[in-house]
Amino acid sequence: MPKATFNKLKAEKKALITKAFLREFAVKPYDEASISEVVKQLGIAKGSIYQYFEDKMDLFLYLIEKANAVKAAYIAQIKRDDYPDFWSYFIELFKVGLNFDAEHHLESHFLFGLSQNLHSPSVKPLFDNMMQQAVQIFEDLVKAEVEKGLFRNDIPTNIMAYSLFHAGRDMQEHLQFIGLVNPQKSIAEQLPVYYHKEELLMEHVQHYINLVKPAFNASDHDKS
Amino acid sequence: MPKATFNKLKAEKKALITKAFLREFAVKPYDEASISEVVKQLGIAKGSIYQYFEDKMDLFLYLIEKANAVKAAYIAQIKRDDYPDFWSYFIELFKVGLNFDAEHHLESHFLFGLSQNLHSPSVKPLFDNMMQQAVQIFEDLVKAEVEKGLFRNDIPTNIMAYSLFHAGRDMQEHLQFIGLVNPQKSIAEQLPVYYHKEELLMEHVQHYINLVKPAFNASDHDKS
DNA sequence: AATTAAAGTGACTAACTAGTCATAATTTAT
DNA sequence: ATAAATTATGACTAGTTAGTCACTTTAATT
Repeated sequence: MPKATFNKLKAEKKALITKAFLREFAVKPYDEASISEVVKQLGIAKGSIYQYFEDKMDLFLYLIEKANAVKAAYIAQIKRDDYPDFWSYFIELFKVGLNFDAEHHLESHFLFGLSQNLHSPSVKPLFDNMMQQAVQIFEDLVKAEVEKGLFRNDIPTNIMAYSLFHAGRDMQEHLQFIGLVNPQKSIAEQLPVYYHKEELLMEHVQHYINLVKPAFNASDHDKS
Repeated sequence: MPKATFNKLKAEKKALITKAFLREFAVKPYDEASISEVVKQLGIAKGSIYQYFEDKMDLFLYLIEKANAVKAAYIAQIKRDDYPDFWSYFIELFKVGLNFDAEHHLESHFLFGLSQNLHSPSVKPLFDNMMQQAVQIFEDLVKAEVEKGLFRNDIPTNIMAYSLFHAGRDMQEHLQFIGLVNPQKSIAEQLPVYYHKEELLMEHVQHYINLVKPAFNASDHDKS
């Protein structure tokens, strides 16, 4: 966590610093992100950063926490129980994700870019941990569906969870893959990841869900 | 491609150098891989490397080509037409993959590790290209299945291809995720990625295929 | 044996980086 | 207004790297 000095800073300055680093870490993987460059942009001394944070990792963890907190508030807006089936809930998750993206594009870009760090040696342990948690959440979701008899029960839940988790990521990556969203460009233009591409994303998501739905839904392949 | 000097080298020396760099690039992403360290290990001068290769990227491309060629020979052993359905072919792909892994563990580790490079700035363009090709191959496979009436035809083929491509990757990553294979460890021990884990992989693959099969197979969700 | 050609070398350059710390500037408390 | 506490600074350290090049060693040819 940041040092006391950072928290005592004027909210304005705090925000400027946070923003600048969110941008840097959104665009480059951890090991490539340069503190030296950001302080140059900000016009402050490099030493100041080390008055605010223990080290580069401390700063990085702060950014993750910050961005995650903002997104979590959006995710928390919806509850599985308010939807008749998992897939309508899943779609709604993407919709609130779009709201988050539109209203906090920097945090959105940063979280989007986080996956680019998956294999950087310095952050590997950290990310393994985050992944474990994320997949655990999906496993809990899957288990609940299985118990309701809505998901099939002839496949290990951890496999279903992992597959579902990646399906969610794939949908977003695919749009980037075919060049319909371009994070590097949109962050430079200070625009949300999905700016003017919202319907495209939702169409895409719908296709993906149509595709994978039969893999998860209980039907004739139940063994119970 | 390597300079003439490299090809004129004794096969033994050539192999030693190739091996050492395969190991380095298998363990670290491109930007972290250190030529300086490898030459130290090899006990040769750094300048020699630049007598063999234009630059770091030239060396890297050589390794990719080399490893890919070895693996391609395995993949080419089997043909879709020799199997009644796509999934038995898909499973067989993993089986020859295991042979490749057992008989060329260094190349296997290297190719396994390639995905860790996906987002390194210096190799991004290169990888985007490789991905395009890989997904294209999957799209051709998917299209053929759709035409045969074996895969459903109500989902864009590029979405099916992308999803299938990632399913293949996920299966391998999942075993790493739950700690049942450990590339870092097995490369240090000079053992194949799936050494003594062959049955585990195949079991896992079978589960995954059981899961995703209904998503792709033509059945009641056809619109034709 | 002498000459030519090829291969090997390692100190060096230029460019970076994260992090430090004695000092200076500023703000707060007395 | 003075003293004390806090915050800001940037030159500096120690480390890294890819790539170069004048030079030496080894091999091949005449």
